[in-house]
Amino acid sequence: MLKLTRKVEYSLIALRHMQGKSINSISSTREIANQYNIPVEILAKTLQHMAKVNIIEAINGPRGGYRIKAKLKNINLVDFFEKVEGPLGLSDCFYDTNCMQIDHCNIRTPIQRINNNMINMFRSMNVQDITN
Amino acid sequence: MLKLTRKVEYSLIALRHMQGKSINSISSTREIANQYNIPVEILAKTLQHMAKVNIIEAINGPRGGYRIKAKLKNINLVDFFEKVEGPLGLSDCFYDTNCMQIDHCNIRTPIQRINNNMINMFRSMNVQDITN
DNA sequence: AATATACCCGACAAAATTTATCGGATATAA
DNA sequence: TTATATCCGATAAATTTTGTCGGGTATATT
Repeated sequence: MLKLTRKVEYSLIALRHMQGKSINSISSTREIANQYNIPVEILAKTLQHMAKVNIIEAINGPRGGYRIKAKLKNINLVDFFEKVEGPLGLSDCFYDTNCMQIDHCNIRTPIQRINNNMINMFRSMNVQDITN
Repeated sequence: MLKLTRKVEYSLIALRHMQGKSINSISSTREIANQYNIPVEILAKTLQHMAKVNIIEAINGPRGGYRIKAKLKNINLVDFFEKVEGPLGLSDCFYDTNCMQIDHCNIRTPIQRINNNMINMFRSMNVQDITN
């Protein structure tokens, strides 16, 4: 409960790795996977996805890899989590409407308050806070 | 990612249900399950567990059921989540030490900061805030 | 005392989600 | 031309969450 997924963790690890190198320098999937003990194929997927949503950019061919593309300071953690993992919410009922309980539920509103607090907290941090 | 479990949701629903009735009045598993469309057996487990950790108390026999035992105002959400679901943390590495990455990980400290923010936020709310 | 109702609880099973693997494709530097 | 690297859909394994089953104990009521 209330855990980050590996996808998010791997994404942050990779970003922090790239952040630590000189600007424009390129990191390959294999290089990152080896250094942090991450299964290559999974990290590959993860990085491809981050490239697709324009957080990093891919350079093809030998000596290729990835480098940071976005301004990490401008991506708050809610944006980031949603780009990487999809919609965010303590319960599905905040973004998906078919819950059997919805008509009877007596805690939807109170949980929404907790949810708002959580969202606000994550919005107050940006990716660079993490990767720096 | 970052979801509450049904066990937590069912617990809160049940507490709010009991909270809405006159003090010392008793609610049976069946009564609550029917009213909120929750599978009886699951709710039974959930309530038994809450009884075990002294949040509610069980009354056996016919006309039995449960009633609130603890001062809900004195249970903050971190305590509550941990009583109901076990240890809380964005990553297992904050309470369980065998992570393959641990020696290589470059984001443990930054994630711990997020984790602390989350914990503080949950600690600032109590169960009664939810069930009232 | 018998009965019916309600809690107790471990073991198991199904479903959903997360994590990981595979196979074959495209792009490009050397 | 070749080797290295990204790209990507399909699928499989593992884990976690959710739900089921069967047999038990306690007690109010008759």
